[in-house]
Amino acid sequence: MYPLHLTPLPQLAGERERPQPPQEPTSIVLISVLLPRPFHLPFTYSVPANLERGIACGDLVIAPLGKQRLVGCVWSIDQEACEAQLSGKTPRPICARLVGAPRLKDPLRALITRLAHYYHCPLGEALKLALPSISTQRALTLNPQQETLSLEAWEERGLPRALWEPAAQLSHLLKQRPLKALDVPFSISKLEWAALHEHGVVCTEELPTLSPPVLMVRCERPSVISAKRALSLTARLHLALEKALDPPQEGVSLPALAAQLETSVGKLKKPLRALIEAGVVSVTIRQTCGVSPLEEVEIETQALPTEHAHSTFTPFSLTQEQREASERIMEAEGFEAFLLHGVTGSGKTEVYLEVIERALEQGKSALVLVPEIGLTPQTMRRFQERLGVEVLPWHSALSPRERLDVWWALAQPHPKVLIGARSALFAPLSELGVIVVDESHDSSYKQGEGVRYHARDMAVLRAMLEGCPVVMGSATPSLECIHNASSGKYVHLQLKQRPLNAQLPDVHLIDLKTTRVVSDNAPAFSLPLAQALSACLKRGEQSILYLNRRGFSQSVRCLSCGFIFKCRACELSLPWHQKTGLLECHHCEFKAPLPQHCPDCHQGSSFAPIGRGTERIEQQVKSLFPTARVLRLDRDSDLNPLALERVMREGEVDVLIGTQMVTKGHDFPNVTLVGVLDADGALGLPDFRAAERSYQLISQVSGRAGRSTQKGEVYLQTYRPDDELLQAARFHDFGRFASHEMSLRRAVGYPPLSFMATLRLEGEQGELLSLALTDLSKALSLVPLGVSAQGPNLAPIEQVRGRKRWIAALRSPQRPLLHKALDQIMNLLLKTSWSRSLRVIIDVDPLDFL
DNA sequence: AGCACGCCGACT
DNA sequence: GTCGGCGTGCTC
Repeated sequence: MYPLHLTPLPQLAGERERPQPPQEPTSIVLISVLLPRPFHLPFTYSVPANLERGIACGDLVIAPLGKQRLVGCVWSIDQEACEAQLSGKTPRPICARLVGAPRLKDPLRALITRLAHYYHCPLGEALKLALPSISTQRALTLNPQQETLSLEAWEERGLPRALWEPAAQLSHLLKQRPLKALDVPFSISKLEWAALHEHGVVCTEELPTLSPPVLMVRCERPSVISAKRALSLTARLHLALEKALDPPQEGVSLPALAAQLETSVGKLKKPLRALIEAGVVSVTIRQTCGVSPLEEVEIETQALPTEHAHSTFTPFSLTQEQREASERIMEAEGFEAFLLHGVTGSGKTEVYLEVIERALEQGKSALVLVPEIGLTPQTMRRFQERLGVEVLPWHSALSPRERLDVWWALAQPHPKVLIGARSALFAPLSELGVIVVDESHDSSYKQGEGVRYHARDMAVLRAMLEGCPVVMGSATPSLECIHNASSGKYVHLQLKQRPLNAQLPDVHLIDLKTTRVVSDNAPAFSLPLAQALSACLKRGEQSILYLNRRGFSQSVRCLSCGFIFKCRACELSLPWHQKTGLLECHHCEFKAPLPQHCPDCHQGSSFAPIGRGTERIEQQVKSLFPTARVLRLDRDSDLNPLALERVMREGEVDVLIGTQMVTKGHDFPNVTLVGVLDADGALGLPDFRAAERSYQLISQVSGRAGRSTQKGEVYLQTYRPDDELLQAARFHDFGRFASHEMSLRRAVGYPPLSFMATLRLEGEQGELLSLALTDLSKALSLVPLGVSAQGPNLAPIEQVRGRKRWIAALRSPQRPLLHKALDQIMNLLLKTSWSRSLRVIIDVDPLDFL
């Protein structure tokens, strides 16, 4: 009998960390492991001899921390550095290595390090972004002291004689791996369990579960399968196992085996079982993954996506512009950043596909980032059909199980395409050929909590570290991108035409100051908009009405005293929702029915809604056009946003009313009218980016009109028709808007002409908060020359959930200075007495100041 | 972040 | 008299 090992990951070209043939450092005893916890440094562990072979930086391991078991990443194998890090303590041994799992290679680890520095977060916090969320399960383990306990010792400790036998069996089992209590193959009563715990025979621990676990395959005897059956999967499996004897490796995961044999995990089950039953191989599960018996593995891994769609693509003729753009991108040797600036409907996706296809041809993978909302099944299908390779999804709607399946699949070496939201950027894909950031201006790329990274910027960084091109597409690029393009950091590529010569819609500005409202029943509609809507309905075409406020009304007013309802915890107007009949705060969880009497004057019992939300618009449309089929889409509607596409395309809806959700990425050919009910909506906020956001939104929603043969029309209702922003929107002149806005920013020295960071402090009003504010002010006053500090001031949204919000801003024309200032401030604040109870949240390159 | 250890209020 | 609050401090 000799051990048979399979290499779970065939060697990849360019992989420097694991040389081939493996030249093992003579003996690795210490490694430093970064754990997904808010530590600034990795910890040092020892490596048991059986796990030592081939261990390398980037490997994932399970390491003990206190009584927890965590999945961490090997960060260094430099013996002296590890020893130094240990500062005299005795290292604990790691529990296991995750063989056949994805590894975090050089570029990805470098990305994590750079990200942690840039956003001033602990290194371990940054690592979290690149590890799948791992649940833990309670499992039985061997008592650590039990190794030394003999029968006599149990006797001495007074373990009842009747339990000696079960105790011996349990110890034997648990020595191999932890078990769930239910999986113990013999029955033990509750009382007996208690006794076993009490006498220290077993303990329970929370262990990470990360199936599929790794299989250790041992060849019990050499091949006995005759040549004539060589084509059967069983035989091929056996040969594959045998072949892998040399060079010896640690183990193999089911998905890796499946990939090697070009089959699915499900189909591998039977032959594997046959080999086991024939006694040719034995399979055991290594204790890498906590608890997961073989049976579970087999069931769970069936879901692995291994069936590849076949390309049904028929060559599509690119426009001249598209061809030039994609060719320019494909010329890139190594890293280069491209801004693909194309009007809505100009076919940016075709360019992405072209470039990705090239990457795949070269045996490399592609990473495609889309805004959260854009990840429709249609997007997936389009990529799948065209590219004919494995296209894997990565977004928040995946269940933990699905996510883990995709994650394991990433470890397989063949080229693949990963399409996902923000967090997909940290996927352990290797051999990246291109990164695409679609709708790169979208603010959902900026993480709003935790580590507040911007996925667009980190995508550029990752591309740089991977040495591949990155393509940022948008119809309305952020001013940051425009700035980088004009300074030569990004290559500016433009698509000015829609293919098939589809025309951009006519944009009408409706001046609400001078234009009559259509009727008292529908005060949200100006006459021209109502007429256009009517005409559109008559033509049997669809329309979209956009308003960025959900609910029925912005608030409610008491008719006898004028009191306006506000949320007590947030001090903001309290919208009323028709659907629930409740006042609902949009900043906290507060919900309450309208009271009988006014809480202020205690007299009034009649109330009137003030301001409009989507529900109210819906009501008004229905009163204007009783026969129209109206659909409202916002966070409150029952409709799954993913079903929207179908409902619209099948013509079940005449008028679609909605918030942001209706503006993004959809392509509804029959929509010819778009109405923006309040084009000034976003401008009231005290935010230097309000105009930029507004233009993006208007351009985005306007782009929904007239995407096929019929020309579209857009109506923007506004009180300030002469505003530069709306004038530019009217002529689809992004350049005009951008240069106007850029000159405004330049005048006041705001980004992109300077760099910013904010520091937020939030807490219940009291002595502690006052003290913290004083300390923060003090720290801000010591900021180095070349950095200007502002605040701390009460945030525009003064309080949420009863907690006051304070915000300070740093600004500097030089990035290094800004970071220096941040480091300095954080070092000062770290020493304060309140640093544990009140946290200061750093936001580098903030998108808002609310 | 977890988790333990440790010191003060309302309960069987 | 104990259960349990969360205030500090540590985790290789």
